[in-house]
Amino acid sequence: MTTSRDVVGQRSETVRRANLSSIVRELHLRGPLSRSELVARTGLTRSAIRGLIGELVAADLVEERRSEPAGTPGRPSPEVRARGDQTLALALEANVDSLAMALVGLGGTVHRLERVDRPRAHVTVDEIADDLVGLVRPMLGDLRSGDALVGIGVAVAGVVRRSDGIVRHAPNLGWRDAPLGDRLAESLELDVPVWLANEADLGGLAEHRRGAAAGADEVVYVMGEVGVGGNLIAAGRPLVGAAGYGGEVGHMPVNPEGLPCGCGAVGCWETEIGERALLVRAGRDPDGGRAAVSELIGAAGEGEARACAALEHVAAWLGVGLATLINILNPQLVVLGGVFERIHPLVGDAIEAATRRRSLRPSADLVRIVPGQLGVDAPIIGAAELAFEPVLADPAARLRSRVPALASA
Amino acid sequence: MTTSRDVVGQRSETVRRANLSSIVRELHLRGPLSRSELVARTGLTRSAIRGLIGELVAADLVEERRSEPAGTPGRPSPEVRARGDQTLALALEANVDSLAMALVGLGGTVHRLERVDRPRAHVTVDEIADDLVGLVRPMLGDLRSGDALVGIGVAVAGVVRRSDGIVRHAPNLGWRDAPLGDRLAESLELDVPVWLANEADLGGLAEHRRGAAAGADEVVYVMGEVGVGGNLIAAGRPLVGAAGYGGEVGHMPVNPEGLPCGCGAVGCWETEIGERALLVRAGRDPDGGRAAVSELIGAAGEGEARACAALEHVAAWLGVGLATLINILNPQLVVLGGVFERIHPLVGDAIEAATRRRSLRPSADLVRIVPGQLGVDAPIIGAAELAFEPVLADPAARLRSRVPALASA
DNA sequence: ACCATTTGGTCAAGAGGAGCACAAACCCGG
DNA sequence: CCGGGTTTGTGCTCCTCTTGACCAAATGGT
Repeated sequence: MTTSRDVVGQRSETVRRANLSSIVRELHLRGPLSRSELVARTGLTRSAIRGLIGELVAADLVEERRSEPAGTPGRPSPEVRARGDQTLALALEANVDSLAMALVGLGGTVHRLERVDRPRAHVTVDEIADDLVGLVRPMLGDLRSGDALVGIGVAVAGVVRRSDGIVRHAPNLGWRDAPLGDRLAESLELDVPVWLANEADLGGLAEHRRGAAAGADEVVYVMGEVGVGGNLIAAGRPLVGAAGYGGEVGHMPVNPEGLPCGCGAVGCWETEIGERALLVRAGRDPDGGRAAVSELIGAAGEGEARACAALEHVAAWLGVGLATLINILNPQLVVLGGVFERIHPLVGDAIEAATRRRSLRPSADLVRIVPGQLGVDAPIIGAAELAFEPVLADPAARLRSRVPALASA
Repeated sequence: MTTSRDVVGQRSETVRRANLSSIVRELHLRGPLSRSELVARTGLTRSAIRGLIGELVAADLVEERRSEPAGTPGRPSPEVRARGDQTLALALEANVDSLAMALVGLGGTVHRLERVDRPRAHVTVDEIADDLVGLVRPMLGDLRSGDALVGIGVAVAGVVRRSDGIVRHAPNLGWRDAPLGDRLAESLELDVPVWLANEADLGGLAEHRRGAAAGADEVVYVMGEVGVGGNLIAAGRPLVGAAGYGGEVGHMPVNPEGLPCGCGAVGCWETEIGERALLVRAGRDPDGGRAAVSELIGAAGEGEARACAALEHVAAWLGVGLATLINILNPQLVVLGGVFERIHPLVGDAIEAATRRRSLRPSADLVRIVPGQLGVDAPIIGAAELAFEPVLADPAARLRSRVPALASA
């Protein structure tokens, strides 16, 4: 049982770590800033900022450049930027429809992103791991000596135990307690930590950091893929729950008169708004996958009655569940990802109306419902963020335990 | 719109504040500790603890006493305890059935607690404020010079905006935008801050700090009074939401085929498990209040069929809503307060069964459902905690701005 | 060219915890 | 009752990290 954390005494180094962390985080999330802007943002003195940046430059995490003349009087302040060319995260995604790999630099630059389709079939962990490694290998050769890979983040379409990188349950991949993390770590031999998380959690993380929810502290993110997943952000932090299953909104009961769900219950949200429900209701092949959904959305755009009706149904039930979440959590923003992001242009108003009809006035007045901005790549971008997290939390740790640099593999 | 907080640079004083805070918090929550236990708990050195405690003793927040010989070898470590005799919080409660006042010492000792019944009628803010002040006055005379009152916490049966102490909406008191906080501050003339919050939020806070949920970081608290309220605790902190309306679970839609609710929607949780629903279903006077509920529970205990059926109904629907919350939040503990606490001995098993039937396996396996431990006084105890919070967060602030002590009023 | 303005560089000062040596207070055994 | 073992308080210096003051550098405006 998770009892309340042991009190931990603070010391001077704690302060240093926190200050280094907030500088790197700021540069990573908001992009390059001048030294004087950092002074303003943090409230620290110029001397302190100087010292901190010096340490970060020595660690090759940031670099300073002469800034363009700004037209204002006074000595120009050099621009500080994250060394996205040098400090890298490898992001992977094991989705139902596709596998993907991305190489992302500190600061968020996506150096490379490759996605390959895959058939919707159950395969072993080993096969998926091999395919992912195959996707990564050619890229590894291009890494220059001196490039520092800080970690590997993996987005998985399933329930993941983060502590040990085991996929507890991934019905659409056919896995149960699959050790994907260890498997990837062994095959890649990169000697950096591998972090796994659920694709919806990471999609939400990505939208929160670099997408539609940037800057918002109270966010409900709901993503429609084969299943329905979500990430609830409260006070700026994802709600993980006692065992990491927080935010699993797909199996919220919404319709007692509804259909049986794969989870054993009846009337789960997923049975009303999931991809399968959408396709069936529109008279499409329920196993048609992403292609069928695209076709459906196209048809609805051209006014096909059945397609439109299916979307309206999803919109209405999306509203029911969102109202519940809004009443409970009082978010400022709802971000729709995956399929919901794609259908938003067509039925955004219907979703909005259905939601407002059922949510409490004071909460509903405040909230905005918006589509995500990152599309299908949200989860893999979130995976990169996951891999960067330890560096952001304690940038000096890298300086302390500096590895000789990544060989050309 | 609440954007993510500005990065704030840390300095040495931040460390001091954090360390002072964790010591006072530890003593406040866990009771007296020896100096060496504090060393172990915080990980700080003996020297550091010594300095910190010295500062707290100077501020009259804690005191040291020779401890009883413990039978172990080694120099005995003095016992450090919060000065609950000296540092006080005043807690008030404006409930539908009663008004209450409590004087609570740092560390949680309840020096005095008085509750008076009140008829269920709409009255003005001024009347309630006057009644509360009348309850407090006699006690003020007994305060010794030197006693330090740190704040006033008020639990209100309604939706409260914490920032300015305005009761936005309290249907059962008949208020809308009532400035109870200001009104109390004026009448009491105590020159300390007045903090208002919702009774369910404070009930949850109290159970989390000193009741059934002590030590748990992921908690769902649901309280049945006239309405149904709740407090969701994630990562050890109450989930407040963007405007402070987080945790308002009473109007979660659970039954699309259900009854219309006062809020305008249909099938809110409250319409199935609220006090009124319980009484009506048991064939009692829906406006019978606390007395009618007590009678009902008594009757059910003796096996009256109708009373039992009503309780079973509540238990079943309690399960539906709890399952939703459990699936979404993955708590380790569900605490039932108010009426639900009282009916737990009778229908605890039914609640448990109904909940488990509908919640996802991995989340359900972990969670325990327990009744609260603080009974009707949970909210007022939470109100005292609310008033103490600023002192716990920054104990040194009191030292810096020391007031001459409270006169005999 | 000169001045106001803004910012970087340097260094001493202040805050605060760590670490160490020593003393104090307890238990126990003879 | 006395000495050894053990644990903890006390007092001191050292180390880390930020602040603040002073001066130099770089830019725009007149």
